[in-house]
Amino acid sequence: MKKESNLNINQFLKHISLDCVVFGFHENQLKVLLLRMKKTREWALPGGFVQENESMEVAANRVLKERTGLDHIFLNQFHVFSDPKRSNINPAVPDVLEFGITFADENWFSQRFISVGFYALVEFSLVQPKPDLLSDICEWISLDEIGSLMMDHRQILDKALETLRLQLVFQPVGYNLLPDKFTMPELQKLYETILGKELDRRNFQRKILAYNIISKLDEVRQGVPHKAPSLYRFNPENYQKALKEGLNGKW
Amino acid sequence: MKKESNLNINQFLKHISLDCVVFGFHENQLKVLLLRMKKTREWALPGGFVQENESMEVAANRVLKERTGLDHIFLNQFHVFSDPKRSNINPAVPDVLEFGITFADENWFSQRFISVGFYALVEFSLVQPKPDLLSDICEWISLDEIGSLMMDHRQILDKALETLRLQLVFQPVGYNLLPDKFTMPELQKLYETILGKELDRRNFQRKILAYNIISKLDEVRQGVPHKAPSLYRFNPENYQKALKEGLNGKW
DNA sequence: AAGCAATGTGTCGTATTGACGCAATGATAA
DNA sequence: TTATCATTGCGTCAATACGACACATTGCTT
Repeated sequence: MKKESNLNINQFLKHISLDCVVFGFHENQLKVLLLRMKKTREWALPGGFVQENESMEVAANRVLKERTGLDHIFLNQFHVFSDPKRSNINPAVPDVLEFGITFADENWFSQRFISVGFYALVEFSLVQPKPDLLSDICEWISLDEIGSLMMDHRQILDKALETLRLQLVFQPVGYNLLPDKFTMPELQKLYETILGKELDRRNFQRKILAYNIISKLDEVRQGVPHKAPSLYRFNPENYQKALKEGLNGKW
Repeated sequence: MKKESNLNINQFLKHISLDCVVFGFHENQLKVLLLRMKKTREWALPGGFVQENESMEVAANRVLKERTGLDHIFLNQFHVFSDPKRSNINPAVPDVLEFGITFADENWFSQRFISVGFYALVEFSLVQPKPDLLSDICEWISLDEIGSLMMDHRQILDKALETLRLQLVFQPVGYNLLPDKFTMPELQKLYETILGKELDRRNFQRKILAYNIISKLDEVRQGVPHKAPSLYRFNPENYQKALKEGLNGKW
């Protein structure tokens, strides 16, 4: 029996990988879960490979469970990255093999990979970040503090954000990113952060309420300066309905 | 040197395939390019595999060039189909190997494939359908005449159509599906066919014209019963601009 | 107790949308 | 030749959605 830290690459399909852009929202900032590679010290997206009996979605869920401790994460595939040179951008990758990993095939990481990009929306506070075998740090990084990433991961991140922005136009967002109870300004800030532009406070409220996906509670947020804002909660049924049938407005 | 009909599978990446849903529009009907498999007589989407030095997009273009004779086809990837059982749905697939094809690895078709779905929009009249090594017929089939397809190709087709429908809401469609000159009723019929519902003739014209993506010509369509409709032409610059920046309306 | 920053609620003019009317055209049939 | 009629071209109107903005309210801060 192998050590748990061993990566038995024989069980994985060759040439195929997946990378996850995990979005969280905290302190009015959009954050992405990143790993720092042990050797090269470059930051990278959490990713992994596909086992013989897994679909891409199941594999992505497994990878995210390992990195965040969470199950049943909101997850969408958004693009396939298949530039034949994408695996060669960083020749240091194979070097990472040194770090306590036993490989049946030493060339595993030097093969060409076609990677399926997923984006995930998770509630920040629930995540317990765990590095993988090749990384020493796994943590949330604010979107505007992210510089260059390993290989083509920056492109993957940008494409994920672009996709999320488009989704926002005809699908509600927030149920997976905010805590159970939240205020209108918090929800608005989330939308503004994703869209990258400011929205009118009053028009935003009117539009969101018109969708009937959130319900106002008889509580206000305590311990905040100035007037206490009301708390809201997503209406699960209407939210799921809106996810399927789509909204109509533009932002 | 091998015969041209040979398929040298050594040059392809294992486990990875692509399938194309090629849409065309003819006689007011949306059509899809399908192949009929020699042995099983099932209909299937044109597809192929990825060479060592190709991106998925380049591979898809190569496959489509082989099936249609066309280059520079409008092409979008829309989903990855990775159910581990998807390759096993039709156990007859490997039998097709009998038909004059030499394989270095006889098990090529029995391996598991993860397939990237592409949809293509092409001008019907420009296509010269050519069967591939495993099929005897390659032809356009009207959308409403398509029954069950090989493996999960029906799901792939449905997903492509769903994607195309969503795209229609915020991107113009037609430049790749209609001939250079077309009439307003023809364009409307295309939209109605893709959306699967009827649109008001007058409101459609108003909305399409508001996008500034088509220009009215000083010609009318000849040889048609009743009043001769005006001809229009897409404005390439505005069309490309609308493709990138997106429209806003809903249908 | 006054100041003030943020929230809650409403208004107004414009643009968009869906539903529909009607005249003009031109091939078809009497 | 002339009447018919399906189809096209061009418009109206009411309902709604949207962006910009005003104003009162709340409750912490000083």
